[in-house]
Amino acid sequence: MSENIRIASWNINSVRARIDIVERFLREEEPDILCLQETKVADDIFPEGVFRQLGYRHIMINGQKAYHGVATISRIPIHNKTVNDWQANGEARHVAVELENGVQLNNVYIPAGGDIPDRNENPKFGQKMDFFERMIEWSGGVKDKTILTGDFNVAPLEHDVWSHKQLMKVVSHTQIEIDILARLQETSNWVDLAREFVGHEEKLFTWWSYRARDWAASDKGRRLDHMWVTPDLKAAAKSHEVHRASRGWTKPSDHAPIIMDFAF
DNA sequence: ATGGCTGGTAGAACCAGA
Repeated sequence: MSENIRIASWNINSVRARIDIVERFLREEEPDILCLQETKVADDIFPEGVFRQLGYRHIMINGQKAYHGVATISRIPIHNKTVNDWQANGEARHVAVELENGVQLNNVYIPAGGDIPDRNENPKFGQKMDFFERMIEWSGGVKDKTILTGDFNVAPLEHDVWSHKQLMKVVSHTQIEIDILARLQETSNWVDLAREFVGHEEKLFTWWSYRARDWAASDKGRRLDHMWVTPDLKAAAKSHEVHRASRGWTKPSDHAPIIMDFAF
């Protein structure tokens, strides 16, 4: 007997400003678990009531005032919340929970890294690299039954960006970031689930800038949001979707949710 | 046309996102 579990991940760019479309997404797509990034709210004023009313009574948050912040919201039981400070500066960028089937679910918001892809000129880029180094150390100890999802802020493949040529020197698609993400992926043979369902030659994006006059028409996106699993879970992933429609809703996030259906 | 916008916080000719 298998257990069907739908897990979604969404950089929401303020959970309070976006509460109406979060609610719409939960009603329409009915994920069992929603991993949010950039909640931008301190834990004591997180809008838990909205989620509880919708049946999502299991809420594990790691937030802070104004910036960053992650939350894992579930309508099935989750346990054993843990938090890693891969930024080593107290910023709220990770929360992990355990499902009742033993699967470990890691929700992460990797730093954007600023504009210049050079740690000497831009300390934020160095912080992003250091964040990856600490994740690689952690990943080396990951055995199996583990999911790693969230906003990775790296679009590694040529067709993860609208123009590989024009973005090669733009933070999120530089070779140094692609290389360090590959090192992370190799440490536990992580499987990039979206690309198990969508061929590498097909464009696939999860983020579109707010500044485009018509984001859908210009379609200058990047695939910054990911869901990776340890190899033992690869066969449990049954279908995948980038929920592009919600990028077009009123007052959208600049990221679209990613949705994965598992049969464990 | 990769910044043209957006949110949070302060009360900005701000900061940050990516």
